[in-house]
Amino acid sequence: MAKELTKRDENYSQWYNDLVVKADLAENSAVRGSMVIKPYGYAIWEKIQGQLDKMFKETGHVNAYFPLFIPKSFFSKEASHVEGFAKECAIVTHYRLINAENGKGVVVDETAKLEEELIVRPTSETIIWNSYKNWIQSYRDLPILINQWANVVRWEMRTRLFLRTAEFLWQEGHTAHATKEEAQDEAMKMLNVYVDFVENYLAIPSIKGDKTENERFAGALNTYTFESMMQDGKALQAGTSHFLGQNFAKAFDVKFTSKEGKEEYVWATSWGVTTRLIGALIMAHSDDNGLVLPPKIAPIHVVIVPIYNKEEQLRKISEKVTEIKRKIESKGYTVKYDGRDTYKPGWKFAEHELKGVPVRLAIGPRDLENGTVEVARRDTLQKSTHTSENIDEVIDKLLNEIQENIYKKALDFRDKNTYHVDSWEEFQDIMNNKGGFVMAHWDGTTETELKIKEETKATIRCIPFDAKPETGKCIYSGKPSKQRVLFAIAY
RNA sequence: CGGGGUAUAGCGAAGCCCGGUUAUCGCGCCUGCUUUGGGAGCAGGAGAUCGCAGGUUCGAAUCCUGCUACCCCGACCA
Repeated sequence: MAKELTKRDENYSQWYNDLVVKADLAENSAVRGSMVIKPYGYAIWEKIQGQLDKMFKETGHVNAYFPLFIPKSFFSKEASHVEGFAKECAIVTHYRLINAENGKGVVVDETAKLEEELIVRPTSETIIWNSYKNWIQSYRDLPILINQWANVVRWEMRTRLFLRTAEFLWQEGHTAHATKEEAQDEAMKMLNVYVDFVENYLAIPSIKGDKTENERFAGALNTYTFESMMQDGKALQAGTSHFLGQNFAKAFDVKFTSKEGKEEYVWATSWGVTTRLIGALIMAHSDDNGLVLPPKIAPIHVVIVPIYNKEEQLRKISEKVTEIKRKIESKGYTVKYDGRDTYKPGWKFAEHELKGVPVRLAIGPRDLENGTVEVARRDTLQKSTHTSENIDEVIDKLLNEIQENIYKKALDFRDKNTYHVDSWEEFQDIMNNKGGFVMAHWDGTTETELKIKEETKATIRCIPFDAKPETGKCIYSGKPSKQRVLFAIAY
């Protein structure tokens, strides 16, 4: 089973497509733009879910579930929201099939037409706020801090596994607050939860900031984002957090009586991350040998491969492995013993490298004699030999080191490919030839933003929170600017 | 949704232009033996309504029409 990957520098996007399929993460399904997430890919999603869910609960949120179908009329209640999603909605119009007259298959029963069409949710603000209307009367009912894990459908024209599919999995938090400040704090808090997760678990450095008005979520007053650099220098936005103001409260007439006895509209936020995070994970760290998974998100931390040529040897090795496996598992790691007799060691090595297992142990007759284990790390592909005595401690230390190293490597890469640019010529050169992040001055107008996009394909990924105030001239128009913003070509 | 390309066994391809035996090759799969510290070797075997639906023809993988899916480029987007 020779699984040849396209090399990154030959064709980056082909490399990505190959990797997703060959590492057994996902594949295309019969319906255009929709994917099957295979067990190994789903295991990664479960790790992501598990950790995020914990973090949401630690910050006071609870889970609930709202319906997949949204009455069409709900959508039109918030003007900019409809406008943003109208072009990519799947619509349910009928509820029954009948046998075709020509006897071939089934057809839609035209008499079974819905009174009001249903929209398959592209996001759930409207259906949720329709419920919140009934749940909120008093300031005592606030805040509502709800999250849901769900699938959503956005009928995209051009799709790619994990990065953009017609149906995808995500979580969407929807909160309701009594005051503007509280809602703004919530949106910021959840952005920070995301960034904490992405940096410390996925080992992907990111830049936090505001979206420009042009890039804002349909219906939001403010959208906070975090942007990460992929190995081809493009930016990937893996999640956003929105301050929705009172837009949805007004659209759905959600009012509450304040402590002072005044009737007021509720303040809202929403925030989400998707299976796209898996795409980010792949593109941020993996190499020409396959996936490189940070230990904190890898479904399997350690794989053990026996090397033997007689049944008797395998039996002895297996005994030793059982002991080692228990030891490492006692440190809280997932260990897989690949004792399959149907594949050779070299084949297994390649396979587990392709799947990004952070650490591989090999034990053969020589090790048995010497009381040692061969330890190979996936991130650097380095091998070393250790006594099996304290292998659990060695592995524990190594996995932490790998986690750090992967992050550091990604951070170094981003730093090397981030430029402070003050001339339009240089800006164009970087966008057309090198790729990467460009920190440049911008005059703050949508007009300039769109022109830059038209000429270079680069967009303003965010207005970074930590940018130093610095007077300068807009890279395009030459008009005055107070700080640099982050430009990049994005996924 | 616009332009271009592709679809032949589980995977990757040849054959198609110029229609004519039983559709070819590599990998994988199955069986047996030998192997096992970086994707094993030999021998035998199974596996294909040639993407789907029509049409032309004595005859279609091959020619024509329609549809579907995938890939690349654009517009849109998490």
